[in-house]
Amino acid sequence: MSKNPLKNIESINLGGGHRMTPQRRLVFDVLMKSQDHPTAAEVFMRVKNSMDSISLATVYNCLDTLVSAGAIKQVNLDREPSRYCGNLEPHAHFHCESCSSVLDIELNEGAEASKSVIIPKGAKAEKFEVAVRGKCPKCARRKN
Amino acid sequence: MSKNPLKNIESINLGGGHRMTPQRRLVFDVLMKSQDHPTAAEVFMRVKNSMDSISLATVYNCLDTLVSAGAIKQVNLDREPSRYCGNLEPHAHFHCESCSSVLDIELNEGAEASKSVIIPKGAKAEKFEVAVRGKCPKCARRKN
DNA sequence: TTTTTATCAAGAATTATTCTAAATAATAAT
DNA sequence: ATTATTATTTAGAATAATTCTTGATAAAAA
Repeated sequence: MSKNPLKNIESINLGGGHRMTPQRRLVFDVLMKSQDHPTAAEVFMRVKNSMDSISLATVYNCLDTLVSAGAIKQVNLDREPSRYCGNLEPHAHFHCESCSSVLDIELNEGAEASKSVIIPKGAKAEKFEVAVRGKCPKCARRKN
Repeated sequence: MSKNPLKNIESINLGGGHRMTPQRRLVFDVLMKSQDHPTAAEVFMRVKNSMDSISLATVYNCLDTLVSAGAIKQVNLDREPSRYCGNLEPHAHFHCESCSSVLDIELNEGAEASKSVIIPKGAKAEKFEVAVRGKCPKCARRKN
C-alpha cells in the first residue's frame, strides 16, 4: 500500500522519552492508509472515526511528533495548510493549481536534485525538494 | 544589481486597467534594491522610509499586483511568511534552517528540473521549483 | 506507593494574510 | 470642464491555520 518501510508504528522510536500512545498510533495508521496527503483537519476527521474523543490539538501534536521522529513527512506548498505524507521514499510533489490536490511524483534516476543546483560556498545543504505546479489529470481534462 | 530585466517599473504593464501608482513604484524599487528576500512586513518598513503614510495592507496589495503582473516573484518556504524576490532569472532558493534567511542559488545548466521528475499522465506541469534546506554560510560557520 | 514526567483536551492566543468600507484619486465620458 | 466611473488607498475588522496554556490524566521511575 504505502511506501513506508516501517511495518507498523511499534517499530518507530520516537526518541527522547516520548511514548507510543493510542492517539499517535491512530494518526500514523490514518496516514499509512491515505494516498491523498491530508491536512491536519482531514486527519482529525478520519481519526475521529476510530476515536471520537480525540482533539484537533492532539492531532497536531501527534503529527509533529511523528514528523520529528521521521515516521512521516510534512509537505508545505505555497501558502496552503500543511499536508502530511506517509511515503518516505525520495520523491517530489505535484501540486494542482485548480483543486489544490497533491500527488507524489517519482524522481528520474540519475537526476539528483543535488547536482542540479550550485550550493553557495560554505553553506551546508541538508535537504532537497522538488515541486511541480500545474493541473492534475482530473482538472486538466475539464474544459474551463 | 538585480537580475530583473525590467529597467524600471514604467516598463511594466500591470494589465487589466491597473494603474501605476507611487506606492507600487516604491514597493517595486525596494525589491530591486534588496537581495535578501524581504517579507511583506520588511518591505513595509523599508517603503515607510520614503512614504510614511503607506499602510501594510497597501504593501500587500502592491506585492500581489506586482506578482500577478510577473514583475516580481513570491517565495514560499515551509510555514514561514511569504518572501518576495526581484530576481526573475530562473533560479532556486536556499533556505537556512537556523536563521530563516533565503539565498538565491543558480541552477546548473542542462539540469532542467522538468527532466528530473516523472509527471503523471494527463497532468499539465506549468512551474518547477527547486528548494534546498540547510545552513547558510554564516550559520554553518558558527559552532553550535 | 509516591514522585516524576509525558500526554491529552479544550479553549485562548498568535500571526500572516485577506476582507470591508469609506475616502481619495485617476481616468473616461459627456 | 464637469460628471460619472473605476481603481486605489487606508484603517481596522475578520479569518484561518497553528501554537500555546492550563489543568486533568496516565504512564514510568523511584
